[in-house]
Amino acid sequence: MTDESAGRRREPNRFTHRELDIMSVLWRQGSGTVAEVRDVLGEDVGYTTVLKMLQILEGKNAVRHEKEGRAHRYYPLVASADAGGSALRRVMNKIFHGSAELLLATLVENREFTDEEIERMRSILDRAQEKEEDR
Amino acid sequence: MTDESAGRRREPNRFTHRELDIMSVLWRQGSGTVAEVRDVLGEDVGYTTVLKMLQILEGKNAVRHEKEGRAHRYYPLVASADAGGSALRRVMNKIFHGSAELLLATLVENREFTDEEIERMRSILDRAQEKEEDR
DNA sequence: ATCATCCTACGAAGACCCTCGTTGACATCC
DNA sequence: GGATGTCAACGAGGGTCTTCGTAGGATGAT
Repeated sequence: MTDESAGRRREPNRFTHRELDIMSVLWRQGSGTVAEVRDVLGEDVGYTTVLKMLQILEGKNAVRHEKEGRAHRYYPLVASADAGGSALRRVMNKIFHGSAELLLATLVENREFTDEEIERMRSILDRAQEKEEDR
Repeated sequence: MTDESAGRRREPNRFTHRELDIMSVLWRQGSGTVAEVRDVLGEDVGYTTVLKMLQILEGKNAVRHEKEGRAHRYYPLVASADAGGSALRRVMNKIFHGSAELLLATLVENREFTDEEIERMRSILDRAQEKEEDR
């Protein structure tokens, strides 16, 4: 076995379960203190746990903080689109054999969409096609 | 802390990193022995590691095996579409604020598609819409 | 028979993940 | 001043994940 496979190496923008819970709050709200994040997460996670996770995320350069009174306010450094892109690529490659169509089909099977939603999704495809024709 | 948050509870069809690597091979190939799976994964993962992971997956009812000569041949029990649905839901909710449109937009930004692919994706949306009109 | 090879089985080691308890700093209220 | 509340920091504990070493069985070649 090689050295690098022994110590698990983490690809960029990949988050653990709890980390993702917390990043999700920061993405939604734009920023948050420990108490704010914890409020959103619900009371079943301890205060110091949230603090610790934010410190860990800071160590990974996924968030930064500024002083705000006595507290720290945390801001995401990783964009949700970047994390989402990585996650989607992984899901697409590992589960859907690299097929975006299979992925989309599963997505629409799993949820009902309104006409408006489908219309907007269609126009997303239109734009992608136009962009391609420009080249 | 509640009992359930202490022992991480695993929702159905969720796989760890390595587990997903292995399931991915079985989904692609339909089945595999330890040696076959390992060949696809590359030599940087040990033989006994793959065996162990398959045994763990069997314990979780994600795969089953049949005897084949002296070896075991493993078959997936969980469908990739099921695992994919769970994964997509999670990504959509945690990263894309529950918005399938945002997810789709990120997907098409991250990769170039041919006209044919886009056309097929469009028809997936068409079918979803028809199904909805039937109701 | 002996050896090499291929297989499963099992257990332990070490990293990682997530949790919280405790401490000490600072502010506010009485 | 003392009690109370909020905060960051740190460390430890216990679970999970992934890895492999070793043992033991079966098969086939020499």
